[in-house]
Amino acid sequence: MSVVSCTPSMGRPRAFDVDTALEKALDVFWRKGYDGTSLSDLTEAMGINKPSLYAAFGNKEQLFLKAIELYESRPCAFFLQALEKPTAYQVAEHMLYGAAMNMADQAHPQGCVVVQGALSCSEAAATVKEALLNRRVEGEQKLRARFEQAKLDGDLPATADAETLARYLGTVLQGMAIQANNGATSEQLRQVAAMTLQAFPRNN
Amino acid sequence: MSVVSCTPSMGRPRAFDVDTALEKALDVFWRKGYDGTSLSDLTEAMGINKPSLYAAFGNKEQLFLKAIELYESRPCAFFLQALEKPTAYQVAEHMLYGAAMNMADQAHPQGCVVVQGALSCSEAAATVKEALLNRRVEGEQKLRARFEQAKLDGDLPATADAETLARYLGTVLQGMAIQANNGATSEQLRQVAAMTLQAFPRNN
DNA sequence: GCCAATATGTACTAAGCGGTAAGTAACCCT
DNA sequence: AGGGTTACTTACCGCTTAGTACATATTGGC
Repeated sequence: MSVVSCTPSMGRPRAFDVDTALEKALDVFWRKGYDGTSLSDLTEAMGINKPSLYAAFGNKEQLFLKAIELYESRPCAFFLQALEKPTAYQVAEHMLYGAAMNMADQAHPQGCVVVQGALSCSEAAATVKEALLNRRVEGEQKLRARFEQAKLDGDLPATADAETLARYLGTVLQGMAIQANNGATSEQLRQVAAMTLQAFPRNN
Repeated sequence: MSVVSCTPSMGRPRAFDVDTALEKALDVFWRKGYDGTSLSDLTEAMGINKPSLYAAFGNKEQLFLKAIELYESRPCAFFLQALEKPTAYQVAEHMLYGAAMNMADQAHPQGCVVVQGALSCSEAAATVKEALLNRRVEGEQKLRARFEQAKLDGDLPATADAETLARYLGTVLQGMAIQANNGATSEQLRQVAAMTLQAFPRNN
């Protein structure tokens, strides 16, 4: 048997690069949101026709979810990187300054697609709205777990409330996404980051 | 002449209450956003037919803008009220706790329609997106002006940066809107408010 | 050279969109 | 009672939407 077919090198080869096309799709979803993006918007930006899009990505919803995966692995990679910093304060610092740099970066749309991709939306977008909501909540849970560890490590006071700290940080990060949409610059967001850190407890 | 016609008590009277219908429209726009709301959604929620909607409110875009005015004068009235508190710290306090109470209030959709009504959207929604963006920026400018006054009044240190304080507060308030969409409770948002105030300077 | 397999472009579908024309119903004023 | 004015209902408009059928083109393997 061994019908693995992992390398479907048979048949006519694809005329476009899947990853590049996905980047283009992410750009459109990021700027226009799920409801505001039409298939025409997508095929035009991706440089392919509808049947190619459906063959390669399933449908609009699955394409969106794949674009979000790409977003988290590339433009939003600073989030997971920050979690690995040695102390809770450094985690917060790295995450806030990373967000300040990234969300107002003119090299891509402003803000965060996980925040603004499907915040208020039609019933047709309920699935992707839920997916984004889950990502936001999971991000905060990762932060909370990291701060619990910091209390064990001793770089956060034992009296610190890890859950509230994580929610405070999540609130500011999500607020920064709106600020970037408002036209705030990276420097202005850095000032917000600095103020946010003033309320952040530290043992060292 | 005197063709003022301020009281159009002539002709068949309207069979619905304009203000009630506008409240219903606000509710739909708040939950679904501008792009995610169809005219069918609106007419169904408002209990009227399309021609009545167009006669009373112009079109979808003008209806949205009128709904936003209603939002600012009612559910979001705490914002302007907070600006009148005697000190900068009390302004921030009242605004943060007011937002915590309001944005997670189960009596209406969660969050803030000025934030989530048209954040990322289609080109058809460009006008309302711009209108909401302006409201957010103007709100922050009002905060900044209030804090400038507070420096003159002496209840903020002369070294305080009114612009950054306003942006920090705006960031947290807008972040709270996302948090409320994430399912955060008023009590959880109050904890965020308390942390936010820890970074807030005060002379008294 | 031919077959199986995959991708492509064109043309199509049914349904929904925002918005409106036209006829009818309900009111005030004279 | 009739005319003027306004609102309501029904049916429609042209256009766009997400998604697909089908014929054609391009590859590797035999």
